[in-house]
Amino acid sequence: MFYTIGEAAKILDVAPSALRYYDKEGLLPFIERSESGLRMFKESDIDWLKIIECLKATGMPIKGIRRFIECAREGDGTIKERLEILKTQRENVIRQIEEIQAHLEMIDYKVWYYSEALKAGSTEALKDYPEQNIPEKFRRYFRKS
Amino acid sequence: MFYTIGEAAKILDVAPSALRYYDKEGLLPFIERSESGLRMFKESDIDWLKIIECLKATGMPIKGIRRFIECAREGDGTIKERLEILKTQRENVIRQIEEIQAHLEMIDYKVWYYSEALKAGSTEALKDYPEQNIPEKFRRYFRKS
DNA sequence: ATATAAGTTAAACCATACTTTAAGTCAATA
DNA sequence: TATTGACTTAAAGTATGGTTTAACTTATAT
Repeated sequence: MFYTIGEAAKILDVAPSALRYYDKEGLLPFIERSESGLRMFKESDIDWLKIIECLKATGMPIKGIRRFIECAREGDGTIKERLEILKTQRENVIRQIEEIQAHLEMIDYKVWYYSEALKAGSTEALKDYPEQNIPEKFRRYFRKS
Repeated sequence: MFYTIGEAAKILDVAPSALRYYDKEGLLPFIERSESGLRMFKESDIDWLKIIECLKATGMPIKGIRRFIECAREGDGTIKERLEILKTQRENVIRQIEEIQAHLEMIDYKVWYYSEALKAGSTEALKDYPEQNIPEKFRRYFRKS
């Protein structure tokens, strides 16, 4: 029925200290305590923590996540705000994917570059490459001299 | 021919203090100085900084970037190591994209969830949804009660 | 009953990546 | 030539997201 903080931490693959930190920052207002003060994590608390993980991993700061949690506690009057928060985060994530894919292209170019350099035994050789020898998708990264 | 630190910072859209920090951390050993000690950024230095930006934005720590730069300075004997670094980073980036796409799916589910809740005027209504009313791709996130 | 493993808090500490400050030098323009 | 804006450094400060420590309590197994 309930998990201890150590069990919850293991399920979520985080340190117990991280869960205590989230609690202190107001991210876990829903966690019940035993009579002696121990945190008792329900299945639904684990679900909440997965959402927290998701928002955190996609770059939302702790304070932003707290606002979202607070809204959820306030009830149906905040549905619109919660939707707005998530839609905004969705846009952020889409932008992140675009950016990281652009960075991947540059890394792909560099992998190609050093693969060629390894074959040639030096990076000097690449400077004499005629434009035709450079895969088209990499030409935008290639600057002579 | 040369850019000042302020000009370079504007081109790269970073703060001059960030460039000074990178220099202090050993990321910019190639930057020349004027007789009076001012940094002079060449076009090729801007290219290096774009690579630094790329590695940094894809999660490589400053120390990792420094190692890569050091290798480049050491010359052709480090081509293999540089290639390894970039291949490893490429794998990291691919994993990052996969993870963020998984997170996007969860956010998409939440956007759907609160869109439905907004229509219904409450989140309670969703708890009575029959499985058929939940888009298939979201069912894995939907837990009753 | 008692040892030990795991829980509690507040407060201090850490890592990363910068930014800001202070005190001073340099460069460009009126 | 004087002033203003941009540069220099070292050192301190900031923000974020935790972890660690110390002192203590609780839970579990023998």
